[in-house]
Amino acid sequence: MARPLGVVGDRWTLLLVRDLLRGRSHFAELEESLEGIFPNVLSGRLKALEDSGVLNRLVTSGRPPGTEYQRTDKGQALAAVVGAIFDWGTEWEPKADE
Amino acid sequence: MARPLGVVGDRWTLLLVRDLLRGRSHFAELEESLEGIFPNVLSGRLKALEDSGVLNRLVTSGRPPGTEYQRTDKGQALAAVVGAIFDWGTEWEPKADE
DNA sequence: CAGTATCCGTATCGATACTG
DNA sequence: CAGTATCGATACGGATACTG
Repeated sequence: MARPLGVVGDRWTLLLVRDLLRGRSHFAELEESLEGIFPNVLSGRLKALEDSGVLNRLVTSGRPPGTEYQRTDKGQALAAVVGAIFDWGTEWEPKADE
Repeated sequence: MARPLGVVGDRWTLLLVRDLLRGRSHFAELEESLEGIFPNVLSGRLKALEDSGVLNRLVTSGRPPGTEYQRTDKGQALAAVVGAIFDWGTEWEPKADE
């Protein structure tokens, strides 16, 4: 309770948004990109972001078939903020870059 | 482990930095401002922020005596980022404003 | 490929009491 | 006023197994 910013602040979420920004759109891509995340956790994060309107999940029936996650306008705005956070991190937190 | 951005992301921390930004500098002020936080938790957050160089703690021997927390340059930079987060929140998260 | 189900361990928070 | 000490509760993440 009293979670200041809803979904933002959960572990992995910021990294996730940032990876989405970088063009990763498939479950497996994200899973690989976020080293150490487990599928159940990733699934939960994606769902939470979807529920809060940050991204859309769309199932493609193309070739190859699959699932894609794409940012909404809200997600786009968030990505900008996330960028600022990471910039701060890399500038001021020598160790905790990535 | 693998906590993306160190101290940023812990509960209360963002609100705390923002309140510091707004001029709150005393323990009791912050405790009152962050409704629902408990002194032990606040103490821990302040210590973590101090350790990571976001703020300085200085004990004043003036009249009245007391303790003050003031942001460092790093904290100043963080405050700007935090501002962006909250702006995003108020713009895109109707419910979860403050 | 893209997830869901389940269980467990612990980090973190909440709450109260107490102190220099 | 500005904290520290302590302890219990639980939410969350980690890990593994399994499925449409």
